[in-house]
Amino acid sequence: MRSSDQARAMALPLFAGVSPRTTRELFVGAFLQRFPAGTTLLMEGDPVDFLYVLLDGIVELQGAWKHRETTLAVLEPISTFNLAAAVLDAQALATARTIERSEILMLPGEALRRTMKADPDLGFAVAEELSAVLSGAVRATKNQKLRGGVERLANYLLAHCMRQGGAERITLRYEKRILSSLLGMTPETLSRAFVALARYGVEVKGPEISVTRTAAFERFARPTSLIDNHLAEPTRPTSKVEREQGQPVTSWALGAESP
Amino acid sequence: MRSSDQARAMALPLFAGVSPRTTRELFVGAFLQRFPAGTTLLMEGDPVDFLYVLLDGIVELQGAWKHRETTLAVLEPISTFNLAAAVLDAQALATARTIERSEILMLPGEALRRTMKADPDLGFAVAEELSAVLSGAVRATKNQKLRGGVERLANYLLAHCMRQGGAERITLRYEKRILSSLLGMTPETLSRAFVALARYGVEVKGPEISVTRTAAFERFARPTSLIDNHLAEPTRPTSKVEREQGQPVTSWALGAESP
DNA sequence: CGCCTGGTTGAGGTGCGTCAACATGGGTGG
DNA sequence: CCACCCATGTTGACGCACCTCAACCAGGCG
Repeated sequence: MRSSDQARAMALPLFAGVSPRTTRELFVGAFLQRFPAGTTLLMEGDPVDFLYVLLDGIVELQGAWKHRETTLAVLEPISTFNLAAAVLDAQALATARTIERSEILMLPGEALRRTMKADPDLGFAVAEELSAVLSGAVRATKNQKLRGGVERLANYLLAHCMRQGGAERITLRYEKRILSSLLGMTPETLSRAFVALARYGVEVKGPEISVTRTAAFERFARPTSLIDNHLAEPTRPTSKVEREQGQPVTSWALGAESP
Repeated sequence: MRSSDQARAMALPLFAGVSPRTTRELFVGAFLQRFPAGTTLLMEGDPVDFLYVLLDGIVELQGAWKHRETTLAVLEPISTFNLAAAVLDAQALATARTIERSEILMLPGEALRRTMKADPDLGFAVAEELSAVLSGAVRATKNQKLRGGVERLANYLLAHCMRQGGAERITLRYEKRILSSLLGMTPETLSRAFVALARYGVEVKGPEISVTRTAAFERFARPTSLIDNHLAEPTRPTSKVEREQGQPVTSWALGAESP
């Protein structure tokens, strides 16, 4: 892998607090690759022993059972995936597929585990990342079990308004059929959920959605920091010099409001 | 905390590969406590900075939103919980409540984080534990989104047959109303799900359930290692001396077939 | 232009929740 | 010891949310 790529990778939140020495060690055997849209990177159940880092593009994580399939997350840069499997050297939890042309860094699991055991800072960083992803997964389960379809859509829209800087206008970066699967419904039901939100001022024109955040809409959606990540307060700054960079671990690799 | 308790705690899978020195350090400020049934240990959103270890009894993890509430997991010994929050020093993900009289070890989060940064073995062990819990959470999401209510119940029964040594007779250790919430349905629907499984030879008498694992039943439930933990192959033994004890990290703190 | 994919709209069915009535059993107090 | 009570579990009737199937529409591309 080229040194310019390596420098870029070392800037990842995951490796922010890790020494250059460890990072170099970690990148032995790593490689950066570009994939076209629609490429299946790994299938659930595969024993792929790599940690993946999405640097550019969009990746969908999905699971399947008995001819049914569902989207577990839609990842945008910068996100990691397959981290848990890499730590345990176990089978992949989900199928990963590029939605558009993507640039992906692949780190050998063996190197990751070996390096974690040598450098406690890396072990801690991985634990932080895993905790964040786990938090997202638990939020996703709550989202799915506690809210109805229209409520899930409403909170998805609010989350993405926040992500795009509190804007009232957002643009879907992927197809609605994928969004419907992420939200746990069929495309038809998603379509009807949008019309149900029209009375709150949600207007849809193709992938362009305008959301006027009325009081009634907020009251209906009722986002909460216990489910919706965008409301979670940053981990309170301990007086310790724990997170030197102050830079949060991003990549909420799983979760309803994933990207 | 008494030294006998400490010895017991040091035998936990989480601390199996960790040096006695580190373990002692970790247990400074730790304490062991008994709680009666029905005690709320922590509420979701609370900034409780402790790692909990359930040594005896049963604990329910639940989440709530807008007057609705759902059971996220039912923990049996030995399980950890609130680990992600302790690592991140963040708010708790779920409310924890004892279902029966329980014995619980509480470790200060500050000590955990400090010790993780000193001993890479502990950091790695925590990462393994988090990976296992994350795996459970992803399985739970798949279970919820891909299967119908009766299918979830069927696979729950199969999982617990395995847990109780492949028996054809299992005993529910907690109320059916909690089980129904864990499976994402109402008590009424659970009741009807049981009668729906009668045609496959499932008989229910109070908390006693007999499951004759007919081919038709297996074909209906169709358990898979990608969702149901009891089928997951143990992580293949790497030639490295990675998991010295060969002892698996247990405590699948979250997940559909949790205990 | 015609095809194909993705999205929308409509009609009808089903799974599951809601509400209500009833049964059962453990616990308490007379 | 029995009467009573309350919580849990079951059963039935009904309604709503969501899925299924089908027709239709719009845009992209050969």
